Amino acid sequence: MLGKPTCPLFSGAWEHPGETMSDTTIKQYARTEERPTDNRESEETHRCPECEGHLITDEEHAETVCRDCGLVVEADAVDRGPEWRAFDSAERDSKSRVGAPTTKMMHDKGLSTNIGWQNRDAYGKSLSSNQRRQMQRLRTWNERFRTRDSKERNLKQALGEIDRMASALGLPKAVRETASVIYRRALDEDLLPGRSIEGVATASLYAAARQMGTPRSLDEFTAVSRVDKMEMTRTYRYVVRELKLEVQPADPEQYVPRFVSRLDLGDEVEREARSLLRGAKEASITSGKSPVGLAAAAVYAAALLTNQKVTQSEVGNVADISEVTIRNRYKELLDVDHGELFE
DNA sequence: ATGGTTTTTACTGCGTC
DNA sequence: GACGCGGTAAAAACCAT
Repeated sequence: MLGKPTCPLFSGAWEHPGETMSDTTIKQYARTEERPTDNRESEETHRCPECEGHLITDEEHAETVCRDCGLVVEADAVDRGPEWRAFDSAERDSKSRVGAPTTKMMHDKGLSTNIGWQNRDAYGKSLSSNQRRQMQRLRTWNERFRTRDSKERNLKQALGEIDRMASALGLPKAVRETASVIYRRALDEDLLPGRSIEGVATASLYAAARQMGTPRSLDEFTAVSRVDKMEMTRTYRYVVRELKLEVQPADPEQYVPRFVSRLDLGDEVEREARSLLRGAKEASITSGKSPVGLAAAAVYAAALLTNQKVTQSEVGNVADISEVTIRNRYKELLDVDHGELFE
């Protein structure tokens, strides 16, 4: 190894930028530490700004006070320097405990063993062919262990996350299992690098919920997921595309039972809402409209038709849809109904 | 980036309790 | 007067290009 030590991962300096002390800081510290008891000099340079009196350092209260007038010149004199001293760069290297930078991009924070690719020993000499073969085998196995370990940790965390979200959203077990299958595939196809585990986990669950016919809206997901909407939709699109998942657009009817039960409405309403939605689908006025809005409007309209009292805002609340949208949709739904009656 | 579509926000007027 | 409802214009969000 020649020259300055550099980090093999980042091929930069070892130090974290901004975290190490500058040379001047160290020099300053070293100087004061060198003569901590030489108070003649410090008395000469440190005079009370008020009365020019002598300053005393009160160790107990971490203050610097004037002996004559009692003025507190400097409070909170906490020593934030290192507890070791260094007088030259060699000593600094040997005493500094600042290590390689860690990174959250790798599951092991970049701390796992890394076997260099050069076929050289620690002194820079070439290895014999025998040694070279041996090193190659070591590399292979190290890599195998490292990636297997990495994937397992990754999976463990993701599955925990999927479980958490699924139970928060009241999704059945089958959906979780589908989600974990999707996640595993994503992992196997190396879709993870550059994306967060949370994001892919959320996307997997979202896709699974839709595939299993128990969709939850994006808003519901963002409420329980740790990733924001943008990342989630982006990751979702990506996962669906890469894994070629077949996810058909959510059917509004699938939201109906949930809204009905949350509003404490009867089966009658549910049936009516479903039939309204079917009628709307026939008339093809559903395309381009948000399924959630459609479902909410259908539930509202159905309640109206069956003389059950629900307000638009109540439906809007459970469905996370604005009243305006409910109004617009349910008008259209009823129009269809009438039109069919007259034709 | 852009343009078209959908949804939301904010505001208004009307009728009812 | 508060509430539910209906409507509108403008803003914002969304989506394909």
